[in-house]
Amino acid sequence: MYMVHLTNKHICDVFPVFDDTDRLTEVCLIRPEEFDIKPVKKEHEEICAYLESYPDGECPLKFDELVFEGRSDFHKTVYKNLFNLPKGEVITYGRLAEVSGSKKAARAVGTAMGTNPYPLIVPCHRVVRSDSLGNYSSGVHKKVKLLEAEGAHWK
DNA sequence: CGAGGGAGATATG
DNA sequence: CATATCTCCCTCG
Repeated sequence: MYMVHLTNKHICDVFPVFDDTDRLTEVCLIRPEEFDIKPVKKEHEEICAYLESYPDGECPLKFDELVFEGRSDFHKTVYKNLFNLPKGEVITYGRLAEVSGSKKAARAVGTAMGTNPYPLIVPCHRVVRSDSLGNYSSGVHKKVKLLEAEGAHWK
């Protein structure tokens, strides 16, 4: 396991983590302690370029290429539905719960967002409270920056 | 299997 | 704005 240090000038530094088979396993918006930083490998150039220029460009990865081992079915469903939400749009926790098959599970959706391994790619910053912005584990400030960069308006 | 905790929602003052 | 109450799913033991 190793990570790469990228700089996204619109938002913040980004640290994608890759495993020994070169799969992207995680995207961190706060520098993790546990991995060594290595230079970008050839096969990761595309995804790294995307993360650096976010929100410009289009995600080179499909949902099926992401790793969600050990997650519950509900969480995976939530991540998949959110993955398809276009840039610039927002959705409430409650609505995301509803389209994921459990109308009243807004708080559980919050838990899923908090443990989302792929911020930016699975756009948890586009999930807002019904009455306000809501929280963000890497810091609400980054949630605001992301939404502004995308041109989203949430209230 | 049960208890307790949320990145929530809603109603009320 | 604050507080109170309801709700569901997940985690941990």
